[in-house]
Amino acid sequence: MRAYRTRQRQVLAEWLQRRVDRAFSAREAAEELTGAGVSLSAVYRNLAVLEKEGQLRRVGAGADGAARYEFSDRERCGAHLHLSCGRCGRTFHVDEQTTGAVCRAVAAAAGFVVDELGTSIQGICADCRRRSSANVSPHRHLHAAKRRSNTPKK
Amino acid sequence: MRAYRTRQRQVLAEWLQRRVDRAFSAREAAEELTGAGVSLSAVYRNLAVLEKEGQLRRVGAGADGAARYEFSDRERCGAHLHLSCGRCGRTFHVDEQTTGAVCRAVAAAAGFVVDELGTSIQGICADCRRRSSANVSPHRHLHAAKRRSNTPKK
DNA sequence: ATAGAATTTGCGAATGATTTGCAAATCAAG
DNA sequence: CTTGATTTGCAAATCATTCGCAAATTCTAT
Repeated sequence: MRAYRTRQRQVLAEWLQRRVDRAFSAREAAEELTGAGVSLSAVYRNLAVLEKEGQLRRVGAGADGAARYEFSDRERCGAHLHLSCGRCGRTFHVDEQTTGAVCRAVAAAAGFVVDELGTSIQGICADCRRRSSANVSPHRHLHAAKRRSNTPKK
Repeated sequence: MRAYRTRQRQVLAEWLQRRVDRAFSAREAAEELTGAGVSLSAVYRNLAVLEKEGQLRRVGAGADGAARYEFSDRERCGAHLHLSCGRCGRTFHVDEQTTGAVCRAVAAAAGFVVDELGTSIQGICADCRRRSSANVSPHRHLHAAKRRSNTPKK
């Protein structure tokens, strides 16, 4: 089954390039693309195609239950881990050196081979952390070595 | 709203103890517990309760779209990362020292604070890797096999 | 123990996300 | 332009998960 180069597939692929830094849900993509004549089904079906082609990866569903996808080019993202900020939703790329260190550490401790393309580390990015410690939260401040940054409620 | 100690909650909690090493879906839990008089709704509702209590964590949905949960006691699992083997499905715990090293490396490289409770690193465990490299035969040998229920399709 | 209040359970219906069936529209080639 | 392969749109069908509500269970204070 050869893949045809259809208009809607093209549109989605291009949109993906403009969305490189932020994970998204099928619905989100569809909403932004219906104007360009891409139906919801087309979005779902093409997300699957692009995923199989390795142009994007499906990262576990968010709190709302909808699956989320994010840009991921095999050539560009094959050799490093991704970080996903639970606050702003942006995706960050860990440089290869650090990625290697992380994988090596885990391998040494548990003989476990990390699947870089399948893993997405959750947490809070530098910007969001700065932002939140700057204003919000009249209660706890920085200080403790242990914090409880649980899953963001939405 | 205080929590009542109900039979079905108790059953689920105990079952969780016997399931410490393997992630599961709501449906899976329900299937194994309907015999013990626990309805699907009860499973869902109690999974939510136990999650809030910190006895288990919800790890991103699997390929089938269903959310997966895994044992996670705050006292026991609050300070380290979990590894999830994509082959056998087991969950492994990274010792605190290594966990610290990993988090520190990521923090140093990107200023990103890892959410240990919300992250699950994917990969292949030592056992599975050994097993697969030991006999790479594309065909199956004798019919020596375990018969653990592992057929979700219906 | 017992009544009354607070919670939880079971069920089936309601939601929402994703998939699928199918005829019509597109696409790659000849 | 014609043909066969693929894809699209839509609506209907599937799932996972949540909700509503009356009945059942659990807790607390008699």
